[in-house]
Amino acid sequence: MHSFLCSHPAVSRKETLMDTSDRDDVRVAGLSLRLNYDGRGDLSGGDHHPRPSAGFKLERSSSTATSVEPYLTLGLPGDGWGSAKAQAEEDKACSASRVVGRPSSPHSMVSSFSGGHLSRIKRERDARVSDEEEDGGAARKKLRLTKEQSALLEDRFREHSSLDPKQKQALAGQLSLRPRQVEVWFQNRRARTKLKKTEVEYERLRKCCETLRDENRRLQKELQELKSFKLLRPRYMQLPATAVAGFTMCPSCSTVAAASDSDESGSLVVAPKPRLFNPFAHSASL
DNA sequence: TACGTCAACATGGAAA
DNA sequence: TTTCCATGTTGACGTA
Repeated sequence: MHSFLCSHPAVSRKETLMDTSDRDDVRVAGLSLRLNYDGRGDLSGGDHHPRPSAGFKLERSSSTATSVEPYLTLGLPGDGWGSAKAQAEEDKACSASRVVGRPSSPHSMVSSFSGGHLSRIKRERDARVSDEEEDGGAARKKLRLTKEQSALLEDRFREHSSLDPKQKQALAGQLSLRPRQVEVWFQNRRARTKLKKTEVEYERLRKCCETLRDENRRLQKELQELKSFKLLRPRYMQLPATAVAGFTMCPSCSTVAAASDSDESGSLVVAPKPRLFNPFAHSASL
């Protein structure tokens, strides 16, 4: 599903016009919008490569006189779709600006624009304009950092996982990169580190779980054995529990627990202390 | 060609 | 309001 936003003066406010999940025609604010959707499901790109994938044909509603141009073009192949520069000019000229939202994350479905949102978009667009100016306006190719660049970045990351603006500038100069690139690299690097950490932690917990399951099975088996033993030797079991080394009897509920043995959570442990393996207490060894 | 990696990006939230 | 960061996503590119 995609949300299309329109900021044309004819539309009283910036608003979500529609989603395209199941329709290609919509009538909004007296205007008839015909959506030419090519099925790629992508209207704007994170990267600044031309990505024309949809077009609007905005028609006058027969009953409504508006000053709207007959066509609202969201982008055509080769017209600089997604180009910040083109966007800037487009904004200047007009009018029927296209503001499209692509759901890049589950919570990012565009529904409205706050002031902060707009200023951010402007900032980012300006940043892209300056980037493209530096690149001579060429569509940006996938950058592959050299080994030397990566090594230096890694070194700096080991020292500090984040940079202050001065450090960023200096490092960017040193690497012949834009500060923005250094910033992005550090963001991605932090994300990778966190992901790795999460994976390690997941693996550790998985092993803990496995160990606990085994321990549980073993204890169940032991309990069964004790029960059958009780049936065979009832007199033995009539002894006071305190007489059994390492056990105390809870006076209120008669739960058998290890003497003064409770884990961090305060719960009772139904086994003599020396025999119970607590994987969490041994997590470092996993 | 499928798949993994990663630079670049979009977006929301927190802090100042 | 701005800045910074975390997080999720996209698409180029390398490789098996």
